[in-house]
Amino acid sequence: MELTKNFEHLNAEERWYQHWTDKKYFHSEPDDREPYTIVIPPPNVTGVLHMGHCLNNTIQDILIRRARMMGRNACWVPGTDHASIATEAKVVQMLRERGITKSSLSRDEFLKYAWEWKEKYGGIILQQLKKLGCSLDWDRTCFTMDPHYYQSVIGVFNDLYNKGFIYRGKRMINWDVKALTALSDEEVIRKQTNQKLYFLRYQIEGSDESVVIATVRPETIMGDTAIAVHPDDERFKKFHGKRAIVPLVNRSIPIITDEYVTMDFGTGALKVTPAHDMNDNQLGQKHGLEVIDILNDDGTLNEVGGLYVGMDRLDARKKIVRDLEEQGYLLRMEDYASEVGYSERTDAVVEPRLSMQWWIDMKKISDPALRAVLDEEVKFYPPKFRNLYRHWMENIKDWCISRQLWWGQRIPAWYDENGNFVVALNEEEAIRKFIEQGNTSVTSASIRQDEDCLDTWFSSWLWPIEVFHGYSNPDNKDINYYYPTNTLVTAPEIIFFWVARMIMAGYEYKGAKPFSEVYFTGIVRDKQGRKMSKSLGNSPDLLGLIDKYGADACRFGILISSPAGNDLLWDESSNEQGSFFNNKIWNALKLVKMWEGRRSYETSISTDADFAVEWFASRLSQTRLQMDEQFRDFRLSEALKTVYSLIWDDFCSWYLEWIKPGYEQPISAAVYEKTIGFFGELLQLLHPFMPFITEEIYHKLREQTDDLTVKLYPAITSPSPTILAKGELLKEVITAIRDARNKSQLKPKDTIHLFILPDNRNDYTQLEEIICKQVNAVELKFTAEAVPQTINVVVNKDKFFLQTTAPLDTKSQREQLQRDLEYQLGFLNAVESKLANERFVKNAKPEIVETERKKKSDAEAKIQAIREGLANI
RNA sequence: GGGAGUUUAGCUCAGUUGGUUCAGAGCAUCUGCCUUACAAGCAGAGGGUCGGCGGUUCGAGCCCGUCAACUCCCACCA
Repeated sequence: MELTKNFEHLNAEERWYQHWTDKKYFHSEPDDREPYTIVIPPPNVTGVLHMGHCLNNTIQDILIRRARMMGRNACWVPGTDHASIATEAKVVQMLRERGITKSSLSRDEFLKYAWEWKEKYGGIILQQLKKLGCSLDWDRTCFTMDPHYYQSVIGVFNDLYNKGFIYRGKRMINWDVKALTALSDEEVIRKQTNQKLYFLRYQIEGSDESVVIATVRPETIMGDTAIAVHPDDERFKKFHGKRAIVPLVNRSIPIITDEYVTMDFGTGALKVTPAHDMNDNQLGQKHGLEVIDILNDDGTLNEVGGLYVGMDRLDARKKIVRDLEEQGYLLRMEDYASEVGYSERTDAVVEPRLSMQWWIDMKKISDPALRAVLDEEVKFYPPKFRNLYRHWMENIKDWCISRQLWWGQRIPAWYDENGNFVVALNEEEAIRKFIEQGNTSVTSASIRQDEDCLDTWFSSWLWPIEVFHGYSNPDNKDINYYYPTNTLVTAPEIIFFWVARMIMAGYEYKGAKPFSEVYFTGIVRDKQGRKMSKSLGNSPDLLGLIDKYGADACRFGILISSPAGNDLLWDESSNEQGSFFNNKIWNALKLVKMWEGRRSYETSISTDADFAVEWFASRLSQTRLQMDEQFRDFRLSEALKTVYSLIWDDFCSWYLEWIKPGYEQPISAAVYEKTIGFFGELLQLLHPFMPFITEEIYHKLREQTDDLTVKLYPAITSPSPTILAKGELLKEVITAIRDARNKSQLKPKDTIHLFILPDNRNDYTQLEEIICKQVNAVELKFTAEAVPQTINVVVNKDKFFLQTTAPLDTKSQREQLQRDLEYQLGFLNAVESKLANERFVKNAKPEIVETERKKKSDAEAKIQAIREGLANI
């Protein structure tokens, strides 16, 4: 078989993904095996694959592939989220480009366009996941607006309403003036923003005196309904019970006292605008103040205020400041930085606003979900997120679930002519309920359904249940088998949006947790530690990277720079490292295949390779045990490093060199077979991380009837400590001799004669040929005494003499040995003083004392060996 | 304002109940090699007062206290 110079990822990736899906390897059906289930965090249907997805889905695929190869029935469910605000915004934009405004369309017309858009562009991201190699069960692809899913969301709304957990109420909400919808608290991002604090003078009614207040929002003065001061504030006691005149609008408002006011901030007096500020609203309620709403939905000022009508609030601010100044009401301005709320989706400055919305009383359903995490029934990795979760859950607030959008599940509430409403599963049921309530005259035409949609997260919280139709078709075979799922892999940013709520929904609707473990990934940042974002332009084109380096290299690159539980600083060079690794494995394949035609069945062939085989078998087992632990703790990046080093260092740099036959020499067929076997096992270990190249090479190694993707891991045999120790000694000896050669300026081609004066000659049985080969020695002899005129090397208690024709640099040798000697003497000194310390000997555990004694005798032996070496020079 | 986390080599991080020389890995750097798998490589090397100070202990990177710097989350100071 002719092998290409390098691994050609483009061809291999497409070919193998097709093969795997043709074979239905990723499809799962319930059977006798233990399931291992992951539901994908559904990306927005509008989404395009970015680095965050790459990290997140690579991790999930690693877990799923490994579980599959460990004999579990692995099921990874794909799907997308309808993402109401984001998608609706995209559709509106598309319509605008075609010259259509949303307001000119009926709801049904708009939805028709939205579905068209979804069918055409939605789900591109799922195709992109295939490029990454993700082994998702495509037959189970789910969408949060699929009919069964939609119905379940409506059902859950009805159920929670009937239980009294959902209510409708006029309360302060966060209003997105761009998307024209209410937002939940979680959808508001607070950002430190530079503002100005304006000091405004309000005339006291019927007096020459005035009171000065500080505000950042002068444009809302038309909505003022009071001025508040602290009751104990001496400066304002003379104004208690009086009234003030709002500048420009000349309206009279009361001066109230409340301990909420901070005396030493601003002027100690503040204007109260109950319609446009959360706190002012509370004050207003407490003191029975009027509410004057001066804003339109889109953030422009309305007629109620009477001034600046139709102007955007932020423009109006500039204008009113000038007017106030001209008329002498503005005393001064100060720079002031404070937090301003922005919409997560549209980045518009959010307006606090009084509005009629639908709410969930979260305290009613959060309890089991809090306990589950505290009791570790649901485990968080890393565990630090438990605290965060707990804090949020213990202070949980009601959830505003209505959104003034069309794209999403429409709120199943119907209103009659009088404004009474019922919540029902559908219109017929609504009519029936009205009739039951005594309104017998209702008809389909006389009632209207609520115009609003539900928050997207009100559907995503059912994800682990409804992807298996667990709500719409309870007790079906799938939900009973796959639920609770095993691992959720997600970003910490959505712990409240999604993770917490899924746990609540799990207990509410399945009476059980939705998953056993949550693995929180870090945030992908660039090399300077900045978050990747479109606006910074530091977000690389992932598909371009996959084309350039291959999916395996991209998976390698993102994971290798991803310490467990931390953010990761990603740089393109890590993908390069991944493709170098590809190349290394490919070259190992080329080497091994070269030997295929040189197999010899004669038993006379050497034998030192037998040690190498034994050693590598042990090393492989040892590493597998280590990787098991790393996987158990979700230390995936370390697991990758472990297998990387096993392949590169132990297999390629040591093992293959040890068994490598001389130029055009035969290789023992038995050793060859073993080597192919090892190679296969290594590929298998690496496969969850880098699926394509491993599958490709597995099939090139020899004729295979099976595929690596579904090949079960063999049982782990226990490694031999003796063999491993001998291997370590061998490496140490080789490295020390090579170092001595380097330091003596021997060229790689210069040969040496090697003499060994061992402490125990048995340590070196079966190693002689390997040592000669590795240090370019033409012969190796054991000796009982020092060999003169040689380079001296000491490893542990053994001495080595390198005889060469090159001139000896005795000075540097002597210096080297001298340094070693000093180090050993210092060490011995430390050990001896420890042992001389009675309290140490008395208090330390006996085995610790014992190892100290051993260290002492070892050090003494080494010192003697070095001294003899020095004497020999 | 409250809470959590981080601080170890030039960079990014390991270091699991305190105990072998425990001060590590990868990348970067330096030296020597175009050796017939691989220069996208091979063989070596150098590099750190474990943030500061104090304490507990026979023994501290690890435990305790304190200070400093940075990061994140939550919160209504206009």
